[in-house]
Amino acid sequence: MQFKLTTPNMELWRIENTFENIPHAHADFYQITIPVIGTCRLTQERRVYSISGGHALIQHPGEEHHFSLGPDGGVYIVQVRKQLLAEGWREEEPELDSRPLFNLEDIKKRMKTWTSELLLRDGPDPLAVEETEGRVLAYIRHMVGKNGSRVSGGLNVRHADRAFVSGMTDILEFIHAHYTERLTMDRLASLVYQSKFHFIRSFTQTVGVTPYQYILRLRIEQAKEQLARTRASVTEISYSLGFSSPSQLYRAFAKATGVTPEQYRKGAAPR
DNA sequence: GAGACTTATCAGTCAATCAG
DNA sequence: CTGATTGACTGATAAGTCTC
Repeated sequence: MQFKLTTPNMELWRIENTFENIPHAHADFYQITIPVIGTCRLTQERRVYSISGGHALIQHPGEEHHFSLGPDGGVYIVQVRKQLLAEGWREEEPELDSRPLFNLEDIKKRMKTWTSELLLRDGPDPLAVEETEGRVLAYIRHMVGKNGSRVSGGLNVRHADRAFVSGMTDILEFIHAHYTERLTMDRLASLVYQSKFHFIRSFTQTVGVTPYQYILRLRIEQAKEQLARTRASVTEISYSLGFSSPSQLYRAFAKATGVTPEQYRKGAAPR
């Protein structure tokens, strides 16, 4: 059985039962192969691995690989566009843990949630897809980043941030639900019972960008959407997205995209 | 001329760093 | 882990430019 969901920047696969594919490589994607049922026999750069129980393997862009499953085997595969995973990392080439350990119950639950979000969205909604991509990316980054030791039976939780990580999904959901409002660091930090300073550090470490930058990105993406799909003025859009004035949107938009909102609208293909 | 878009400036806030 | 410090960045406002 094979199940696959594709978004602009990711592919989510669930493959079960007898399966074998031929050697191949992905030029622009990182692939994380996560064995969730039985054993997966994976060949990567001519080395053969038998992986099971959530002990995943990462296939880097351009790295040749193939794998096979027996009748009672099953894997999840997450493919993430190279630029997206590398974005926000301090190094140009992110240093990844080659053998990240995923908690089976946790990854099953998350895959179910992500696929539901992508399948059940109300019509073609690029922003909704992007929001799900953001959640997948945050989790994958957290799991494969090398700067944290792993705690068995849970997320890639370093130190006493376990409570924070368990509340991470809630924080991201809160931000996604309220990013058009005025959100302060104090307010967000209070949601996870942490000081503002510690919250910012933990969030940045987990997600890869600061909370403020994360909120700003959501707003810019929504602005792009509105510029392309509506005739609302830039001023109207800026206020509707929680910017306190149009100049905020101009400056942030120009910095993020390299063009002004009006230039973007002129260049956006009609839908 | 009016409205929309864009830029400049300054005060306030954010976030990285460091020390306790 | 927490909070103070400080440089960088954002928010607010005003004013210039452009288009109709």
